[in-house]
Amino acid sequence: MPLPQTEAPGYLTSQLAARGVRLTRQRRTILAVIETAKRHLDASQILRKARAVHADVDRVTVYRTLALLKRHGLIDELDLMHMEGEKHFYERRTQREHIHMTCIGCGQVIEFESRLFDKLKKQIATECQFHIKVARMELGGYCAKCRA
Amino acid sequence: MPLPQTEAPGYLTSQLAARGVRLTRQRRTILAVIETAKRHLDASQILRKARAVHADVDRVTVYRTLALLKRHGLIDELDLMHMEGEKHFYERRTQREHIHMTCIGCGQVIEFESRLFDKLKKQIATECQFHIKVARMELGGYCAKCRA
DNA sequence: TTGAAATTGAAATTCATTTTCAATTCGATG
DNA sequence: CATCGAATTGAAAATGAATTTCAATTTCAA
Repeated sequence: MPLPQTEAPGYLTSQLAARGVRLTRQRRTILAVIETAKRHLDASQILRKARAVHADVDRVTVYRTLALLKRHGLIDELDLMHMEGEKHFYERRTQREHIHMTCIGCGQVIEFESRLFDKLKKQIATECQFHIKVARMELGGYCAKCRA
Repeated sequence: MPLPQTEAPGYLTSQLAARGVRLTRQRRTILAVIETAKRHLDASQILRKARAVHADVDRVTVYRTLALLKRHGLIDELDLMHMEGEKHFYERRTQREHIHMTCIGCGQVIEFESRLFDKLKKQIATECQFHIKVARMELGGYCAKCRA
């Protein structure tokens, strides 16, 4: 009879391990939540989902783990045009940065990748001599379904 | 002997007047501060500057006036990558949207206009059928002086 | 002039996030 | 295996920005 298994390490977990970061049970739980999220989650949603797995995860630990991941460049923090309060949303950092569109009508978030976006960042880097660490492009407006 | 003059109405003031918005002394004061700002100001900076003119302007009125201007699309709200807390910064909405770069080293904010940026927004509007109301592109990184 | 609607300020409240600090856990070393 | 110091944790308190509440005041149109 197999013992309850620790979650198989995903990308975030192995990245942190590789950097010599201590992997506590709480951190593993939070990382798993972020790994498997299908939408952009805010801190309290991450807390709720983490607690469903291990009830003893604290809100502070969620915030601290998010800060850790940000520091290591493994997640991106989004504002999504502050559609509902000032909270932040999080997503795994992907190979290619993308644009987030939030619909004022239905609240859905659409993601979009564009060569033009990459090109624009290159232009800025060159023309402004600016060494980009994070690029965030967020739009507010109406999606196809909600437009008047 | 001329009476102390009410500030000459600027763009924001006349825009609001044209829309039938009541122009109180407090609002005029706050608008004048935003009109004449040389940098991006946050709410408490706007309050401080407004109070230097009329001591009886309240913090709440600043927030309410900012919300009013946002609602009328006359100002833009910026996060500037949350370099110092979660406060927002404000600027008059200009004819042409531009990009904001915040230097992680010295904190300076650089503005940049780009045809590529305009083109990218058009691409999004067309390809995603998304009717853009606000576009915000903010970058964090190192300016020419601060880069390693 | 009058009365309804808009605006205001002051205090209290909300909400997300951060700090503090004592207790616990981890993991390298003896 | 024991131990010691550093890292991590949780619970409570604190912070900081922004918002709500509500009574008093101002404004404007009739």
